[in-house]
Amino acid sequence: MESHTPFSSGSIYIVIFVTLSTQSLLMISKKTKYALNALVHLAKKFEQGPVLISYISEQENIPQKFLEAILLDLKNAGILASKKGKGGGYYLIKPPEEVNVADVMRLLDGPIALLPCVTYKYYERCEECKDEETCGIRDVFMAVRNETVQILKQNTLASIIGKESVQK
Amino acid sequence: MESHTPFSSGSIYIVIFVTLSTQSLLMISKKTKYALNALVHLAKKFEQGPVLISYISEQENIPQKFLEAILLDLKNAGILASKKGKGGGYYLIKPPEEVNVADVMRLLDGPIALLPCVTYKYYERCEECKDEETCGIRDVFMAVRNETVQILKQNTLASIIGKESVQK
DNA sequence: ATAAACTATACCAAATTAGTAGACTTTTGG
DNA sequence: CCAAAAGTCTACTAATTTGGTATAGTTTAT
Repeated sequence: MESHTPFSSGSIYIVIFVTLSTQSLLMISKKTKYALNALVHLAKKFEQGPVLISYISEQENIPQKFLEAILLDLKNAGILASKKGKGGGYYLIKPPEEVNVADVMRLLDGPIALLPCVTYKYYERCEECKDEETCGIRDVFMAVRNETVQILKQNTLASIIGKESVQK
Repeated sequence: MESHTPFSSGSIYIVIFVTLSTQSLLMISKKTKYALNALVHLAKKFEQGPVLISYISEQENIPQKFLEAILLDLKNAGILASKKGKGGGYYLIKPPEEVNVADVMRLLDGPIALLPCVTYKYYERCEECKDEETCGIRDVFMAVRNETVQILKQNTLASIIGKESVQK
């Protein structure tokens, strides 16, 4: 009798790898990630004239229509400017040293804090909290927020580009 | 002719204050917040027998059915245990010094990181990233993650209760 | 045995994200 | 001066997640 072990010749095995994308609650949005990539791209071409949306979209792997909305936000925030018509595009108007990650995140994802009661500009009381003054949980997340904002403020488009050139 | 200015007598004005709740993308879920409050509650009664779900729900302002699901998660994670029937309830089995905020957050909200490529246990490549080795953006968020996890690990139920007793 | 208490399963509504589609306006090179 | 290139505006949509609720059990102490 013929043996039919797995992997015997004559059989076809199909192996499927499933990668489940686990964008968790606490992570920054694609919008912010795209924005940072686009900004770094534009920072590398600072003062070299406008760059096409379609070109950034292609180079940075960002859906064009989505990118258009993002660049518009950044323009309205005074970080970028645009030129219409032939030969137009987007370009950075703030020096790369002056655009920090915290500002970009706040613009696109809102306040940087793990609890509404520890945000800087958009403070809001925690509904279920009984006494904020003595809330030990709040203290923990206040510490996290302070450290986080400090790091994100220190890092600008210029410093990001600086890090990229250092091979590890 | 009678004058009908606003605020003249005889009119009723209804003023509505709308508080829009701005739970932003980056914040922890209510689930985690509720879990922390419930755990602190139970930690204060460590080794004093089981506490009713309904009592915790009432005291901590947590919808009972939602709380039941949360406590079950914490039980399955080995932090709490329960006793059924009359005189039953939930109680902490790990000492309050051994339950830290990072573990609770990871359990209920998933990985603590602002980018999938800087998580510790659930690492995932950023799709749009071209070269992770030299990615300057990654470096920034790696630094944030490390600081955040360090702070959250340092803080336990015991240390939170300790902070609460200090009046500010 | 019975009622208190936890457990399991299955829904559901609202909000948010990550887009897409398409029409419109502005500008400039030829 | 006009046509095509390029940015802008408005509206829609599909999928996912959160924050629940409802109902029907099962277990256990008194």
